[in-house]
Amino acid sequence: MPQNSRRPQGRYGTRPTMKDVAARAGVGLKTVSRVVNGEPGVTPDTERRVQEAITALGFRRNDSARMLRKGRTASIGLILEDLADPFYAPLARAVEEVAREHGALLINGSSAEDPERERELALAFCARRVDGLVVIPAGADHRYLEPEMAAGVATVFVDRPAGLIAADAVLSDGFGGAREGVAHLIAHGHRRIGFIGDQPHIHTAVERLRGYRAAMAAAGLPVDESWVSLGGTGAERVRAEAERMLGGERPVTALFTGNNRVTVTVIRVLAGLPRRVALVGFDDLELADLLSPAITVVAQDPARLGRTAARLLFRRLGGAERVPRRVELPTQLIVRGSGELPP
Amino acid sequence: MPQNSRRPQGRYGTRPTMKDVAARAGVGLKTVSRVVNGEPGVTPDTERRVQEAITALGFRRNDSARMLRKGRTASIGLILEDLADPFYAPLARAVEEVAREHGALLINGSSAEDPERERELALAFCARRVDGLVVIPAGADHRYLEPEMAAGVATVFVDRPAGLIAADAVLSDGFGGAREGVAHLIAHGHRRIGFIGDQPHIHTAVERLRGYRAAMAAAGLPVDESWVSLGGTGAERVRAEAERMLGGERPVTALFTGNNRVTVTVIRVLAGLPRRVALVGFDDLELADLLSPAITVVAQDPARLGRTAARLLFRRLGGAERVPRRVELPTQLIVRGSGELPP
DNA sequence: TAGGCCCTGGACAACGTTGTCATCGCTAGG
DNA sequence: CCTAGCGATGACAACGTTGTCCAGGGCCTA
Repeated sequence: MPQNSRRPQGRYGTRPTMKDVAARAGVGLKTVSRVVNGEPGVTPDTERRVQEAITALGFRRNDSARMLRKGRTASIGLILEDLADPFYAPLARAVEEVAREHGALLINGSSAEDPERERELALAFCARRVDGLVVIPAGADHRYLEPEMAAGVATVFVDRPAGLIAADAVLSDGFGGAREGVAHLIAHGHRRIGFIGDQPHIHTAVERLRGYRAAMAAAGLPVDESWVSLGGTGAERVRAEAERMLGGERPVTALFTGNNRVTVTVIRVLAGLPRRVALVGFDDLELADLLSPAITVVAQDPARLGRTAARLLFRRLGGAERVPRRVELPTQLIVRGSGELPP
Repeated sequence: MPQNSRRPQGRYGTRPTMKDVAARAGVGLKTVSRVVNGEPGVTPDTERRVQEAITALGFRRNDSARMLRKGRTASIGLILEDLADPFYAPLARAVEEVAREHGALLINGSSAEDPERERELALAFCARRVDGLVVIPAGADHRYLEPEMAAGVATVFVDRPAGLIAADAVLSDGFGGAREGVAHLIAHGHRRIGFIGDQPHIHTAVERLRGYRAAMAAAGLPVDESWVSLGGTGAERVRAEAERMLGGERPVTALFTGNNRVTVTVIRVLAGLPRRVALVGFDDLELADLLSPAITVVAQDPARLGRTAARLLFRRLGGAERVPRRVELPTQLIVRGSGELPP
C-alpha cells in the first residue's frame, strides 16, 4: 500500500511522522530529529518553524522506532507475585521511583506464584528488550534467563534468590528475623510455639522456619513437628492449621506466622477465641498497632528492598558491578503487645 | 560502523537476529519469520532446522522492530496516584489481569497526584505507542490528550472523570455512597457530624462532600461549616482537623472520613480519646472488622473499577463503542459497629 | 579579493521485523 | 506428454527513527 495519502491531522490510526513534519516545515528530516531531541546546530528560526509544524500536526516521536534504532528501550521489567499484595505494592512503587530517576519506565507483571507464568512474563519483557529485570521469583529454576543475561539484560532478584544461576539478589534476613521474633516469644515464657508459613518450595518460608528452629534450639526447647506447618496461604488452610495447633490436649500457647497473609488469617482465628494467645507475625500490617492486643511483628522494609534492587540494577547497567552480589537487609522486631502475652 | 563481525553467541549487547538464524539454518529470512510466528507454509524439516538454529543462537524476536512494523504494541499504560496505596493496588492488578487476557502488557506510572507528572507519563506512554491508556487523573485539564486520542489511543478514565474533554469514565458512586454513610450516622441519632476529605480540586472529594450535604439536608440538619474540611490527606492536617472538630464547646459526635488514608489517621486519633466517637469511612480497610469498635465503611470495589475500565478500553480498541461512556459503580455500606455508637 | 573554515542543513543507510509478490519444483488433469 | 495450479521459499521494500557524511553559504583572515 503506497502511502501517498497521509492524513495531516490525526485520522484514526495514522500518525504524522518526522517526514510529514519536515515537509510541512520545509526542512530536512534530520533537522526535525535535531529539534525533537534538542540537539545543537539548528538556528532559532528553523527551530521555530519546526516546532510550529510539530504542534500543528500533533506529532509525537515514535519510540518504537527510536528504540529499534538506539538499541536501548529505557524501560525495566518487574515481575512479582501479586501487585495488589500490601507487601509487594510498596516494593513496586519504589522500583518505579528509581526507574523514574533514571528516565526509565516500568513494565510489570504478576506471576501469581506460577513459575510458568513468571517465565512467560520474563521472556516477553526480554523480547521487548527491557534494559533490566527485577524479579521476585516464583520458580526454582532460572536457567531460562541465562541467554538473556548474557545478552546484556541486567537482572536482579528480590525477596528470594535465583535458582540454579548466579545472579544479583536483594533479600531480607528472614532467618535472623524469625529467630528474633520467636526468641521474643520464648523470652515471655512460651515453650510450645507454633509456626505457620508459606509453601515449602518458597525460599523465604524455609528461611523463616530455619530461624524458628534456631531460636527454639538456642533455648533448648524441643519442637513437636505438629507445631510446624508449611503450605498455601489461603485462609481455609491457615485457619484449619491454627485451630489444630490451638486445640487438642497440649495446645501451643503462642504462634509465629510466616507472612502477612498468614498473620491476618490467624488474627481472625484468635479474635474468635475466649482465651488470649500470643502472636508474632512476619511482615508489618497497617493498623497492627490499633488492634487489641496490638500485633508484634518482624517488619521488613519492602520499599527499601525495591529501592536497593533497582539501584543495583542501574549500577549494573551503568557498567559498574561485575560479579553477582547478594545483599541482605535487616528486619526489625516491632514490639506491640501480642508477643508479650503470658503462656 | 560496519557490522561484519556479528557475534554468534550472546556477546554483551549484541543479539542474534533473524538474519543470523536464517544464515545458520541455511534458509531465507522470511522463513525464519514464519517459524517464529507459527505461520503455515513451512515443511516440518525446515522448521526443525530453524528451531535448532534459534536455540543454538539464543535468538529472541525483537519486539521493538515488530511493533514498529505492525503499528500495534500490545501494551497499555496505567497512570495512577500511587501504586502502593491499598486502594489503587488492587485496581492496578485488575487492569493487568484484563490486559493479560488480551495478550497485552502493562506499563504503569505513579503521578503522585501531580498534574504535570501525570502529563509527562501519559505522553511518554503515547510516545511508546501504547494501544490504550487507563488514567486515574491528577489534573483537571486533559486536553493535552486530545491529539493522542484522535490518533487512536483508547483512553479510559477511572475513579475521576476527565477534565475538559469527552472521554470514557468509570466511577464509583461517591455521592450516593457518602449520602448513605452519613444517613447511617444520622439514623443512629447523630446531629453534629464532621466531614474530613481530600483536596477540593479532586472530583471524588467534592462528590462525597455533596453526598454528606445531601444526607444532612434530607434530615433537615444544619451544617456548621466548621464541621467540613477538605485538604491534603497528610496525617498532620487530618489529625489537627479531627482534634479541632472534636474539641471546643460543641464538638461533633460523629465523623465521616472521605477516603482510606483519612480514615486511618482518624482511627488513630479516636483511639487516643477517652470517649467513643462514631465514625464511618469511605473505602474499606483490611482488618477494619477486627478493630474495636469495628469500622463501618462505605466500600468501593477497586478491582471491579479496574476490571470495568480495562474491559471498556479493549472493547473500544476492538472497534465497538463509539461515543464516550460513563459507567458508575455502586458502593456498599458495610455496617460493623463504629457508625452505631450513640451520640 | 581569494582561500579556508565553521556552521547549518539534508541525503542516505541502517536498526530488525513483517507484508507483498515472484519464483521454483511438483503434481494432477487434459 | 504438456501445462495449470499449488505449496514452499525467498527477495525486497517499508515501518520511523538516528548516525554518518557531505554540500553549500557566510564570514574571517591574509
